[in-house]
Amino acid sequence: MARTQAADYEERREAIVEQAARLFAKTGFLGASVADLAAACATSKSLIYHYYPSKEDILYAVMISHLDQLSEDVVAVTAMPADPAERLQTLVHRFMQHYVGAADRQKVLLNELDNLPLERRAEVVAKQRVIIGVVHDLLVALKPELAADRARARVHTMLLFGMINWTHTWFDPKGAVSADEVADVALDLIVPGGQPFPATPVRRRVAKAAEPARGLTRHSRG
Amino acid sequence: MARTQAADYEERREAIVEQAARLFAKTGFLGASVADLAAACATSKSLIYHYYPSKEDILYAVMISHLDQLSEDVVAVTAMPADPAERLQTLVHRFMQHYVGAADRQKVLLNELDNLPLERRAEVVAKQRVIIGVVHDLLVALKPELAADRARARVHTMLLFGMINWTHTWFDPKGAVSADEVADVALDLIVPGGQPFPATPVRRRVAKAAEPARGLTRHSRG
DNA sequence: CCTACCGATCGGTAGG
DNA sequence: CCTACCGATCGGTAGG
Repeated sequence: MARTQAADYEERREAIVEQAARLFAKTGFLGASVADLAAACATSKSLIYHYYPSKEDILYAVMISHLDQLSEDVVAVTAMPADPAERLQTLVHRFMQHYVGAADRQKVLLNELDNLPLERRAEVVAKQRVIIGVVHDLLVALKPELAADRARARVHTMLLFGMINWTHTWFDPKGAVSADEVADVALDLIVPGGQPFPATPVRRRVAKAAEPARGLTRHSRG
Repeated sequence: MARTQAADYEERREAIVEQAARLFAKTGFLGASVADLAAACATSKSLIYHYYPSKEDILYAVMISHLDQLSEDVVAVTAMPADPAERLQTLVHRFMQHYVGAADRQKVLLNELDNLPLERRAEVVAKQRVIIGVVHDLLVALKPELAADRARARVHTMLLFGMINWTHTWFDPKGAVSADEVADVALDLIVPGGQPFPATPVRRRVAKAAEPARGLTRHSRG
């Protein structure tokens, strides 16, 4: 009997990636075996290899799926009719939301890059570079003193990423401080005096009354 | 002929740790075999096991040796007859120096903690906590608004560690920006307005002309 | 989609 | 009789 692709093919692939992210985050890419992954998915090793040609392909899927989410945020922010301050705020808040919502994938992305084959590693690094570049340009726009000093601008950019990327080692979403609050603190440190939203006060709130005080949700979807 | 412990016993142990740090940083604790380590040390696997009872003991030695260096800095700074601003500056600069000078160990400490047995992991975490606590207290002393808000103080502390710890992913000691300059930028972000040294300026440059513009080197040793 | 296996390599230990 | 150190190989398990 001829079989076409299972109707839930994509769902199964995604389920494998989800479990892989959990396992790889917990015991590392090398520490988690394909047999472990199969067990976590309540199937066989062979089934895993039906959906992905190799363990490394699964690692790649974990990383790229996460990175694509972050890239979507970057595209959305690039399209925003807003000033740099508001763009940077939106971006950092969205990043923190994804870091928390996909903490396993974030940890895997940060810790297991060396286990990717060279070509795919380069692809991941290229995507990261685009994201870093956008943040870099926003910082330069916001801090005029950085425009004249590229090296210093890069340091500021990477220190900002350090602040938010490092959260995966200590931040507890169930703790007293929210991801948005952490984002606000990081933003205030990197761009002192920037207000919690909207960024350029002057007079823009005229027609828009009753927005959420520290709004961010505005960009969530609808 | 009777043999006592080799005269260079400690040197050999340290050489193993040094090579292990290099290998574990490059391919990960699980990715590097004891055979690889033996080859890197130009000896046999059995020799490795003569000096360390297990692979995990070597990982522990890599981490603790590095952490002890950082703890020494903390003790030294605690004994300094200086104000909090100068203490924090000294500490952050020394940390960055060690991160660069022992980049392999730093990377292993940050990435391979999960591969330590529970008891020793707890020991490492306890040492880290002491270091974090000292930085936390210095920040609270420097930023009065944090004294009333413990949660916020913790966020500031961890964001500072994020800035400097994350440098292992991007900082190039041969690049245009020095480790001391990165430390200065991080310090200026976390404690705005703090001067590059000495911390309490008022009038101290009187007798010292012609210093480097963005000086920092002053603290390197002499 | 499973059981049965493979070539290789793992961390650790044997005798001498 | 001790410790230092070697070549060889153990029982299990890895990805495929």
